[in-house]
Amino acid sequence: MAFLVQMAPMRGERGGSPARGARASLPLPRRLIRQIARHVASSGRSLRRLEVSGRVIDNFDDIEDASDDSDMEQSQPAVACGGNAGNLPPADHDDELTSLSWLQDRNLLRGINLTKNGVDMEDTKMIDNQIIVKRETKTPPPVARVPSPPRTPCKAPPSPPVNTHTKPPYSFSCLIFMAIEAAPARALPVKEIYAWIVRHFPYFRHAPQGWKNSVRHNLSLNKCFHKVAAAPGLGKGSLWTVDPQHRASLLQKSSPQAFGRQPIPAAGEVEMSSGGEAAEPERASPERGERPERGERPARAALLARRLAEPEPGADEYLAAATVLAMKYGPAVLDQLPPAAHLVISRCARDEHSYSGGEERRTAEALLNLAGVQPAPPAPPAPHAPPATHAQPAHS
DNA sequence: TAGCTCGTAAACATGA
DNA sequence: CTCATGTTTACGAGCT
Ligand SMILES: [Mg+2]
Repeated sequence: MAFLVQMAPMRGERGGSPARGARASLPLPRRLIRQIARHVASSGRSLRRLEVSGRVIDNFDDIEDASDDSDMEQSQPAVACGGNAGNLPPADHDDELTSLSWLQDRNLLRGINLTKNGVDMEDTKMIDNQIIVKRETKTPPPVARVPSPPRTPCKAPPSPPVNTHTKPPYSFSCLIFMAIEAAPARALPVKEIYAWIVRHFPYFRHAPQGWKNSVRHNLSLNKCFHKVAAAPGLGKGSLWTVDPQHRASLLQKSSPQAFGRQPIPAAGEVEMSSGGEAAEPERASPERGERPERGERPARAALLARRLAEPEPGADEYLAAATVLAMKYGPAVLDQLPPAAHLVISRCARDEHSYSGGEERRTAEALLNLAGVQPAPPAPPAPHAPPATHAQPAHS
């Protein structure tokens, strides 16, 4: 079934210039994103595809290289979704049989990467099991994206329809982190970290050699990453994990505190169901009952908050799409979405995978990580009661 | 200016 | 020997 949620025509939001600076910035309240993620996770459905204006943004079903060699990416006029022929790959194929462990992740964000095809059919094409985010063809600001050869970090998570193959706005630390966190075992050999990165950020497929060196360099140098048991079967490599002690800081790095404001005043507390909190050390968490001023909460945030608060039929899906977008382009996009945006989501009703409990939670965390938000919210849904999360020093 | 984070390059060391 | 995996140093660019 497909739900259709139509955004209120609210216009003129725009709200300042969100992220424009360096790496991923987080213009949306983390709390909000967190809730979104949790919400999505609680509904634990498998997303298949995300489209914006008919343009495939994500294929969670792994499409791998849908042929891209002569990629003429340097022609991306910033946003203007060209009228390129939609070449969505069969997508029915099965991934490389290399049996990467993370393949088991089918349930969560498959491929956080966008395929470069400028399809632009004006209507909501809803294929089975997919998420479609339809949006008005917004007027692409003349962001003149210089085709400059030197790869620049793809500043500020741009609005949805952006070309792939640009250097992601995430640091290697983040990329590695995401890769590891997205893995079922929360551990990966360096090779698979490479694979994850390439898959999710095609830019690296043809990126000048050296990035792998950077990855390894980062792994060993960064205290956040630890080497553990050696991976059997695979050469001599070891499995890399994220040090739970540094997890928070790592996450923080990918998401500047920015707002500290409350999620959203509207619709009273958002009491998401699932309360599976993770006992994250959560030390010295300055944020708590605090509420710094800074009321420049984006309009979109309010809307999302409402959706969270008023769970309606398509809420979950809507949020799922929003989260995916946030993950991919940075929370800023949520505020950049054009006024009258439709989010049509159709999901796969056959989610009876019935994984053991952890599954959904993993999904939630993966979402959070990818969105650059710290999981294990210290503040439970409780209306006013303080977190009181009896932290478990020694994680699980 | 000083300090810190990042990205790169590169020299080495090991083990397959 | 070659390749993959790790460790380390060194440097320059940016940002605070
Ligand atoms: Mg390390």
